[in-house]
Amino acid sequence: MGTMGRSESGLKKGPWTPEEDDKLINYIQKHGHGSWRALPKLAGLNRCGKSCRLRWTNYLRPDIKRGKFSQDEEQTILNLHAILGNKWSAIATHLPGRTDNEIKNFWNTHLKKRLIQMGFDPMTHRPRTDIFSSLPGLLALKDLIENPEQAIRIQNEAARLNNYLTYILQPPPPSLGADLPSLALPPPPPPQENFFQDSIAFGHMPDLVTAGQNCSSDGSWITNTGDATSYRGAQMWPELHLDDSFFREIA
DNA sequence: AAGAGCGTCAACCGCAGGCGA
DNA sequence: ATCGCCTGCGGTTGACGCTCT
Repeated sequence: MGTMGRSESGLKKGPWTPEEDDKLINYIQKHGHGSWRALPKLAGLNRCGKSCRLRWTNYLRPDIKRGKFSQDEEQTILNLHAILGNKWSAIATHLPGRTDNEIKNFWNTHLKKRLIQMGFDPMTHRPRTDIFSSLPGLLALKDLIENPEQAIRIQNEAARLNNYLTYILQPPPPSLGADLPSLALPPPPPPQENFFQDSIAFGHMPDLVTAGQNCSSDGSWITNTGDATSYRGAQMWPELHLDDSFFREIA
């Protein structure tokens, strides 16, 4: 940095000194922050307003909770990230005392890596389907290329399966039974045990919370925020209110 | 002992959106 | 309608400290 911590305008950049922190804290305690642009001059700081705002909101604010993230907090971040993606400020509103910057850093340096190590895609929160995990499929494809008869047989199976899926995914007709398509396939299998878990946002998610700590017996998680971020698997749906602020947020 | 490599996190940058003139 | 100002957000950078070789 050729400007030695000073911007073109001569304003200081880089780490804050304790003296600067004191000036900022004292000024805001007495006057509030008001206009961030005007603040540095009024507080006697040679910084831009943006730098002051950032220092205050991410570090000096009295309600900031510092220190390690608890397992509850980790789980909450993970679950909210599965719904909200990289909406750090939205996630931060559900973690009192934590800043978006802190959460973002924690995600990038800890949780993301952990998900990758566990074989999950950190963006989709689903098991990775990259080149390595799809290797068996690619090998099967190679087999098919080398065995055209097998390929035709599987193509036919795929076509029948496609018809079948199209049928079962249709909304149910007024009267069932009489007009079933003549498919040589068994009736649709009953939903599996985890059917509803898989159809909700985090049913597939790895649980980072130690067993028994915040998990209910069915393996679903419960946060202690008491709002819509809590859930108990499929049981949550009857209680879903679309006007809930959380769901408005993610809509 | 030293320096290369890596992890962490505070701080910066650029952009987008809200709002008032 | 549009322009400028202000704030907030998400991505990225860079300094620092720790670990490894």
